Amino acid sequence: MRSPTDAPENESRPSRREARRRQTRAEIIAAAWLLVRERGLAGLALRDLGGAVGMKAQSLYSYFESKADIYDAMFHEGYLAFAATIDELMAEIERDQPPGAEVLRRIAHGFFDFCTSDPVRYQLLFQRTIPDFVPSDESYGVAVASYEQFTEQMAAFGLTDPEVVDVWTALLTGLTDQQISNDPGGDRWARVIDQATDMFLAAYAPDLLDTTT
Amino acid sequence: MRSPTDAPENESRPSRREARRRQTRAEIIAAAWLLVRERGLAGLALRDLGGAVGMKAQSLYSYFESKADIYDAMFHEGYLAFAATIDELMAEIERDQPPGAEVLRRIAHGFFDFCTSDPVRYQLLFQRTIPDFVPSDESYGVAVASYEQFTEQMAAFGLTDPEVVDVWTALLTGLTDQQISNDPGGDRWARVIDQATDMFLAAYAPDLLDTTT
DNA sequence: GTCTATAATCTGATAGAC
DNA sequence: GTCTATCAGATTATAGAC
Repeated sequence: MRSPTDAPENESRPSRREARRRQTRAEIIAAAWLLVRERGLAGLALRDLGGAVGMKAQSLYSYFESKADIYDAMFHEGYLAFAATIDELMAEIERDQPPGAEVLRRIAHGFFDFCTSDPVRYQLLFQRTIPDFVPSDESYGVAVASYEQFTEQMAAFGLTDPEVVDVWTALLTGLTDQQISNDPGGDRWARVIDQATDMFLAAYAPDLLDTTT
Repeated sequence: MRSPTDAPENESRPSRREARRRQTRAEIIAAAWLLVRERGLAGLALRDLGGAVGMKAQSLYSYFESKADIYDAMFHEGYLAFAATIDELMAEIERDQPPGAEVLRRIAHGFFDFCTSDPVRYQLLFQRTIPDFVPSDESYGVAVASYEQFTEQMAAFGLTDPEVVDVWTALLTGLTDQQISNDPGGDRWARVIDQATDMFLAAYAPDLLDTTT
């Protein structure tokens, strides 16, 4: 099964074959994102995807078990990107201790921009609209970890009540959703993020709100 | 073309043939809703739909020009139901003059319940997730009229600033969206509607908020 | 208005040669 | 790992008999 030049799987440095395989997988996923942005999430066809990376559709099965497996890889990658975005925003919080209203506003913009910059990704990650797709345990784990990171963010502002966190997530996804659905490419709800954040702060953390402005 | 028993088309009373045709169309649409709730919005197959009403798929073309035409009829019917819901809530406002916080809370619950009671309908009406479907001018008109009715509702509370209305719609759709996506069938975000409404009122119409509770 | 027949096309997936 | 060949099925839609 394993050629002499291959390193054992549990070693940190992957074999050259493994490395190339990974790269090809990444290429395929990248091409899938492009296609999906053009023809919609459900419109992904393996024929087109194969063509986009210069191989026949059947050859994709050397890299992925099924079409659902491809969606899962996209889901996984999407949540890694989401986690990275949260990390960046987390760094902003730590830079500004104790965190004030301006940081929460930037967090709101960060989430909003992440979502609206790629509506199809938003659809895959946050909505349950693609039929019969259930993320694998591993991918789901990344998703759960992201959410926990998110609640940690809120805790940094002293907001630990789960119901308050739910109001905050509802507010953020609502702004995002309206932007994507009713003003795609525009900024109608982007313009309203700051005052929505202040509305939230006024109700749940009024002491963080600078009353001078 | 027209049998002697048929009334002219422009008369208010439709001919018996027209009446039956309409009824069959309504039956087809009703069956389509059932199917779509089971297999997803994009999973609607004309074969199944024909079977569900006891005819071959091809015969559906006597009632609808295309599959998109069927989606359009569903979209139309969905917005009529939405308009009816708004009307009911509007009646509540008029019953309680001047309208107070409790009425706005009931409006929020009304919208929330309308959406979450039928997630597929919500997807068709309020999200742009079904590929290549563009509502006809007539159906779109019903949708626009509903939105105008909605803004009138807000005006009854003295809330006329378009940006404030946008914050309100974001809040409502956010609660709805989170409920559908992250706790389908549950009540996690339903439980938080009242405090979210009060948060909104405190920021934009504090005088409506009863401070006793 | 409903049917049969069929067109024309797309789909994901497998077997096996090389 | 990539290919050819092919399966087995789905899809919407049209033509024409009755």
